[in-house]
Amino acid sequence: MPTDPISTPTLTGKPLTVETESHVEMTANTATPSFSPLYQQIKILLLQSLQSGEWKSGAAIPSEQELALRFKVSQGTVRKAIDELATENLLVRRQGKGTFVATHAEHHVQYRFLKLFPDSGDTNSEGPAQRRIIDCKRSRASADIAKGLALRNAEPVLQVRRVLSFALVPTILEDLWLPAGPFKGLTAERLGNYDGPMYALFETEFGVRMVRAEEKIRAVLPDSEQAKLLGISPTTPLLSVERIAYTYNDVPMEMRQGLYLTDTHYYRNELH
Amino acid sequence: MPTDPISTPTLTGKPLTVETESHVEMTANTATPSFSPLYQQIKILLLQSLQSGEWKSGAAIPSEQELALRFKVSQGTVRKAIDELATENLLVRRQGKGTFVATHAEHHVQYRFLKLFPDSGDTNSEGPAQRRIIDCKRSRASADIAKGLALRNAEPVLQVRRVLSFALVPTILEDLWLPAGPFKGLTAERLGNYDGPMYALFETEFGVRMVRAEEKIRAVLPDSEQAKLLGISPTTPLLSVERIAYTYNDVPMEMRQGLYLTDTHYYRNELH
DNA sequence: TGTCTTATGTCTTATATAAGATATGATTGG
DNA sequence: CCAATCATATCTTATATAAGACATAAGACA
Repeated sequence: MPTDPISTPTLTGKPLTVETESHVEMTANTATPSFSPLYQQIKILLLQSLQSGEWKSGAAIPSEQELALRFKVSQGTVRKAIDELATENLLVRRQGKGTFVATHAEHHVQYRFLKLFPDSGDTNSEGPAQRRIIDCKRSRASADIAKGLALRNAEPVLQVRRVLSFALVPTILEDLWLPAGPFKGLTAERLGNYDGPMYALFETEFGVRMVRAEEKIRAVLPDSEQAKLLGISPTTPLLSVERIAYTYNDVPMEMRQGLYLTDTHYYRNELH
Repeated sequence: MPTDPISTPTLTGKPLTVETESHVEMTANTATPSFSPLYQQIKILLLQSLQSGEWKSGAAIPSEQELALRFKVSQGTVRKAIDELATENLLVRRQGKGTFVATHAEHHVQYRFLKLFPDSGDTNSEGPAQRRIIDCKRSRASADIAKGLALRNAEPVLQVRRVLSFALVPTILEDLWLPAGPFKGLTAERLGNYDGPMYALFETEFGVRMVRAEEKIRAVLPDSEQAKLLGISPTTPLLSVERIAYTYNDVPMEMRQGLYLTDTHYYRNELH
C-alpha cells in the first residue's frame, strides 16, 4: 500500500520520499508512469535553485553534505547529480574549495562560446578583442526571429550590431536579437562602457545566464553594408554563424548572426 | 616498507597492487611522482585492450564484474573507468546487455563525424548520400600533410578524392590523405564497392578505428576544378572543413579537406 | 505457444576513507 | 612583545567498495 511515494518537490519541505526497498513508479493516476532515478530528481531540484537565483553566478553552492541533508539522500547521490551538471558546464567543481555556479565572467578564456582562433595558434598574442557598438535599437520580431526566440510575431526585441577587431583588424560583424522584456534598459552606451564578454554583462546586469547554444554555420558573401563595416570586398567569402543561446530549461534568450572573416582565423571544432 | 606498489601493467598478470590503507605514490626512484587514481589506471588498461585489438569493433567487452576480477578492483571502480570511455564515445553501454566497442558501422546515424544537415530538417528525407570516387592514388606527403599526419616529408601516402551528393545534388567535395602503411591495399575499386561510411571500411578492412577528430573551418572560394566537380560557379562561397582524425592515443591517421556547399545544408554545432 | 524463472548484464544508492584547501592557534626566532 | 612559520583542525570534493534494484534474453515448463 503505497503512501505518497513521491511528493511534489519543494525546496523547503521534504522533497521526495523513497521506498526503502526499491525504486518507485509514479502513482497510478499519473499520466506519465516514467521512472526517474533519485539522482535525476535531485538534479532537477538543483536546477530549480539555479534558475530561481537562490545561488548567484560564480558563487559557491552548499556543500554536498549539506545538500544531502536538505534533500534527505546520501552525499553520493547528490554527487552524481552535481557531476552531470558539471559536465554540462552549469557548475564548476574545485576540489577542497567547493562547487560553484558557472559564469561567463572571470573564466580565464575570455569568450566561452566563441570558437574562432588565430592561425598563429597563440590566442593571447593578439590580445583582447576591440569592441565597437554600431547600433542598439528597439524593434519588432520578424517571423524568423520570433520563431528562434519563441516569441509571437512583432513582439518587441532589442537589436544590436557590433564589430569585433583583433589586432586592429575588423574580423567579426555581429547582429544580435534579444527579447525586450528581460533586457529592459540595455543601451548602446551601457554596452560600450562594459569591459568584458557580453554574456557576462547579461549575467551581472540582467540575471540571464546562458547555459548552452546551437550554431548553424554556412559560407556566404556579405552585402555591401556588411562588407563596408568589415572593410573588405563584397566578394570575400565569410563564415555565417547563426547562434541561438539558451538559458535554463532550454529557454532561448538570444539570437545572433556572426560574420567571421577567416583569412587569418579559423573556426575550431572537436568531434567525438 | 612498500614492496612494489605498482607493478608494470600487463593483461595477464596482476596489473596493479594497491596499498590497503591509502593511495600510493610511484616508487621513489621514479622520475614522475605524479599520482593517478585507481580508476584512471584501469582506464589505461582498458584502452590498451582496445588498441591491441583484443576486443573487436562492435563486440561486447567483458562484464564489469569480470573486469573487476581481472584487475583485482571493485566493480564500481571499473564502472567509473568505463564511464569515462563511454562519454568519450569509445565504448557504448546498453543496460541489461553489456558494454560494446563503439564503431562507425551500424551506428543508426550514418556519418558520425559529418555535421552537415539539410535545411529541411529531416535528415532521412533525402535518403543516403551518393558517393562517387574521383581518384585514388599513391603520392608523397607534402610538408603540410606530413605535419598533420606526424610523418616525415615525402613519406608515401594515399590520396583520395570523392564527391558526395544528396538528392542527386553534388554537395561535398572531399580530399583525403592517409598514411600508406596502415592502409596498404586500398584502391578506388574497393572504395567504390563498399556500401557504408568510409570510417566503417577503415575499421573492418584495416583495423583502424577513428576515435576523435579536430576540424578547422573557413569560408573559401573553389578553384576552377573544384567548382566544376561540384557543378557550381567559382564565385560560390564554400565551407572548407579541414579535419584530422585520430585513432587511440592521439595518433593521427587521416587528413581530410571537405568543401561543403551550404545553400541547402548547414553545419551544426552545439556549444556548452 | 505463451508465461515464468533464472542467469547475467548494467544502474542506483549508500558508506567509508583519502586528498586538497584554508583558517586558526601554537611555536619559534628576532 | 611581535611577526613569521609550522602543525593541526576542519571544512571541502574525490575515490573505492559493496549491496541491491532494474533490464534483457534465454531456457523451463505448462
